[in-house]
Amino acid sequence: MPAVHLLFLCDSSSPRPLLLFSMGRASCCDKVGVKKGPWTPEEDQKLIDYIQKHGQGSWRTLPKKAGLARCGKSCRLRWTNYLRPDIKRGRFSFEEEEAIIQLHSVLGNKWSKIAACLPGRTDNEIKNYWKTCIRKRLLRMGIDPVTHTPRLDLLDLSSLLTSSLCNPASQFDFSRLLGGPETLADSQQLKMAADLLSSQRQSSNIHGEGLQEQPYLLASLQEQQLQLSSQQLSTCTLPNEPFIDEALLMQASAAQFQPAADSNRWTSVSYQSLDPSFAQLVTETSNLISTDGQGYNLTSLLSTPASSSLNSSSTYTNGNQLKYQIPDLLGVSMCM
DNA sequence: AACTAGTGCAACCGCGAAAGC
DNA sequence: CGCTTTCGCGGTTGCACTAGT
Repeated sequence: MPAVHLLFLCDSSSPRPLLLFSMGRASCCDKVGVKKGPWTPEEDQKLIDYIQKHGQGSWRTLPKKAGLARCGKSCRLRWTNYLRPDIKRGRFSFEEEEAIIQLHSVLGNKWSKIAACLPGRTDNEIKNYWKTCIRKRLLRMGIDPVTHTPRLDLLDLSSLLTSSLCNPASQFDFSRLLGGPETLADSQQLKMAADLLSSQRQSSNIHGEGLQEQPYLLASLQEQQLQLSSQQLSTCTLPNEPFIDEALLMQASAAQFQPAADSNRWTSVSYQSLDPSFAQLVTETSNLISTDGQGYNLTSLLSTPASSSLNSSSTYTNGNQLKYQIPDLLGVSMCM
């Protein structure tokens, strides 16, 4: 193995002899003779044998001692993500998936911290699973996977389209999108959602779980409403209906629900334009979920773990206007 | 059967923090 | 105290596999 010899010679000749001609900082794996790419079973065995004999650590010197033409970093990664004996393989269970979503809503992309709460799972595995599965599903459910925010813009858009397209007498008016006083959500659908909320709460009680343990209920409601809306749309006939630019609708709708930046520390969400039944639905949901004395935004509230105590910070002001004043996540310090 | 797009996952990369000297 | 080295994390890439056309 001439490449390995070269590595050893270079390694011993000077403290830093292995930097190549590339600009900037050279990767440890750019060194001549250091193998990259997939690990062979022989390499795996060498690494396992060495660590079983000498334990892990000293990753920089480990490859040399173990007879591997790899950089220490690569060895550590291979061990922690694949060869470690306590690694759990196979599909994530429902409970693990729930835990990942809950933890992510609080910790964000702190994969190592999330992994620490899931024995046998690696940060890399969780990260990959999040990106390939959970993230996509949340998006389908109408949840922003970054903020865990139920996407009210989608909810509103569907209602708007439904009411506008299914009611031939109504004229589509963009001014309504931009802050008009009329309600935008279809009250009949919201009543159905409220009914569904009620029935879900009953069924969850049967299973000994409160609503606060079903953090994505609201999003689920949205999803069901979207499906309902699309069904209604499909049964509508639209003679002479003007073409509607969906992107424009989205833009306008999203703009309307842009949270007001009252200050750097507090997030204020106004539901001024929403149907009172929806405001009540949100209040009902939020009242069941706590802030635990710490700073959470509304969406975090919706996904706050059940261990938190009950203490809603929502208040009604000016009739239908519902305001939330909840510290944003910048103020949260979690001790896991 | 061949090609393409989508998906899942192992591995790499670059950066910052911690540790050592 | 400052410099260097090591370690660990989060983001990204690349490849193998699969499903669809």
